[in-house]
Amino acid sequence: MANCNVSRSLIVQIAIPVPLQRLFDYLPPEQTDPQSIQPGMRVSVPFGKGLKTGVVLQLTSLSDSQIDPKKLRRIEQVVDSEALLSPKDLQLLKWASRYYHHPLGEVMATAFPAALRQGKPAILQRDYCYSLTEQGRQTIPMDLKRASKQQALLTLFQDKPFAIAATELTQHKTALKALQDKGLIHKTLGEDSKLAWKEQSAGLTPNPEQQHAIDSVVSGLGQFSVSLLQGVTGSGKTEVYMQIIAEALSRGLQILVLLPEITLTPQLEQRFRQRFAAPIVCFHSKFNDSQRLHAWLNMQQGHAAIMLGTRSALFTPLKNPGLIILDEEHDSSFKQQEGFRFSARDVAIARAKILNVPVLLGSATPSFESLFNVTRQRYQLLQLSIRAGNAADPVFQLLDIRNKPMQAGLSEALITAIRSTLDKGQQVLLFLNRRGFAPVQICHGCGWVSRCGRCDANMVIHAAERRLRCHHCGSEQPLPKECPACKTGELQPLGLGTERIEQTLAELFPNNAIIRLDKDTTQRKGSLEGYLEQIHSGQADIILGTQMLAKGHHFPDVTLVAILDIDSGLFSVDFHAGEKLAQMIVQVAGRAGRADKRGRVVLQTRQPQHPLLTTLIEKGYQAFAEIALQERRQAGLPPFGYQALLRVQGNNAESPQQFLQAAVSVLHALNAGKTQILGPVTAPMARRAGQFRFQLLLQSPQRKDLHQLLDQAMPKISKLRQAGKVRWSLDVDPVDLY
DNA sequence: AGCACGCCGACT
DNA sequence: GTCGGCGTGCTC
Repeated sequence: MANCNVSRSLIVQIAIPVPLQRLFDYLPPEQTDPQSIQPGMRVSVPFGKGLKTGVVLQLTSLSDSQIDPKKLRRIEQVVDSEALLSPKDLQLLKWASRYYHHPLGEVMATAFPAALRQGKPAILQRDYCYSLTEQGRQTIPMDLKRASKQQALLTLFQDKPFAIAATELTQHKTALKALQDKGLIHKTLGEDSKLAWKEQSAGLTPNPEQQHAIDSVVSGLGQFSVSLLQGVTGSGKTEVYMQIIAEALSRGLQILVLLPEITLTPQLEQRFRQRFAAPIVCFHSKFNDSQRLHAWLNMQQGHAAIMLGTRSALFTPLKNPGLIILDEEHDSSFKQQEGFRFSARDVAIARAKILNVPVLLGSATPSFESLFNVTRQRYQLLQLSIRAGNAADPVFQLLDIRNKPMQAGLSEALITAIRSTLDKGQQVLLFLNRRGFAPVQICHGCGWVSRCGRCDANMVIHAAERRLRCHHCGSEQPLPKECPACKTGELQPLGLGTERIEQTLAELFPNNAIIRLDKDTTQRKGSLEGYLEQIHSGQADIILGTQMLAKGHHFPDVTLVAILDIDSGLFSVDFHAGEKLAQMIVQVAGRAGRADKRGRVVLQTRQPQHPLLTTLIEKGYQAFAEIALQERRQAGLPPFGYQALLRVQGNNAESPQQFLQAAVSVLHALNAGKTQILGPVTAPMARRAGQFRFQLLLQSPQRKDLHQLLDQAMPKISKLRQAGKVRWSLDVDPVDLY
């Protein structure tokens, strides 16, 4: 009876996905034993007018509630019979909510796939599997005459010692049916989980560097550590990952692998599937809601061994956590750029600490922050310097184009170099980080330019579609035939984009095949894969493209890489620009060459003496990073200082400024003098998509001082009267100041 | 974020 | 006389 009274006075604190930095108290449902409600379960609760799905954080006694008991409403339904998030998962999410000053309910929501966010049941549809029958084991694939698809599939089954999940066989539907009808394979249920996880095919023999990296991480399994694996292109980073994963798998541990770009996931997935006899799931934006739910639950329940995913996969619960790998750790796509602006790299490290597992960060061009953490002995540096087959590093050349005649951005020296490379039957890769035909259209008569009406930016000419397009807000219009201002002047393209370069290259090299890879040519699903296939099979001579060339794909037959316009990257206001540019140069350079064909990298510049370029090229990435870090130390910039950026936008220029003024007053009143309050200033792009944008930068030499100030100020700032009229957000550890 | 309530312009 | 504009205020 006494117990019953205690139960009756319990209230449940729930995180609800609304932009409010607080929890909501509810009474337990009438018919339910409150003891059965556990933190980490989802509940459906009446909220305002409707129902919302929230997550139970804790149960407390009624007397602890700050809320008038008359206002308390009752939980409508407890959705889960068991907690979906463990206490450690909840601990991480609470930490992230505090650190990023983002509402806990919304942070929780990012931890769930959409289906669970919407309150759908957490029921895992177990995979059907297929495996060989005795007859299937004894059939020789060649005997299946005139059925090459069936031959291939039977071979696939015979190569694997275990059942194959139906979800992995979707491309083989008809052959599958045929083999089943012939009695060579049969359907089984969830057989995969009964098999021990292990390596299926042996890896390569590691060189001493690789062995050291493997041993170092493997010996640390079961405890927290951060290792930075710095490996140049072709140094076998993935092989090191796989050997470490193999060891973790053999101990029954799960591995979370985070990647920056989904375009890289299929390659890695394929290699992993060939290598490991263990269930692998993927989690990224190309997967639909039910696929993501399936992958998430398989990890949460311990059926899957490896998850390959992007940033959003970071919070997936792990039944038996063993290791977190974050590949291409320098990539800025690990930082979420809207809403809950977390850094997947930093949160992965916080998560590993809570879970007591190692984190492995990999990159050929580590972030300066991570390199600094190596010197502070927070991370262990594991270097891979030997390229496969002892391939030589590419040779860099600064090509001075001052006063040189240019043909659509190509100097004569470069054209000659391209020609002689093509003559040798080798491929050329040209990099220009600007898509479209030309970045702006100008009137030769009156000076009118194709300005975007909603942004402080110009509209880009897309010649093939005959349209002007703003790359910042997406607005577009047909390419004007006459000048909208003077009606008489001649309209001309100004500047260069990949589309224009492609045209010029086609004129210069009419007998060579050119492939352009940018957002415009690869938007259609599978088109990128198609182009990559063409490149690898030697059907392309010149590869031209943007950013996406710098990521992952290696082109062994490319021996000449040219970066057409390096100068525009040299004069940015953002202190990260040098780091990003150096990473881009090294990454693009890494696409080229192999053992028998040394790569050459040409940088066209009007700044051949620029210290950024000369240091990078003469002394290398590491030396460049050291110098840049010295400069940041002197300026108190990250990682020697800690920043937070308060961003605001509004329909007019006044409301955002009034909000920031009020925020400055709050901050000044609370600042113990340890934190610099810089601004308010207009954002680097003062207007975007019709919104007026301003920002306020906070910087402190000590992380704790900055966060102490934020802890005190943010509750007040979010309650400011002026906050209602604008859209604002706080970006802790901002990576790009736009 | 939603979704209410709440006071001032052009419409059946 | 109403329908509806989006300004402010609340959500356990």
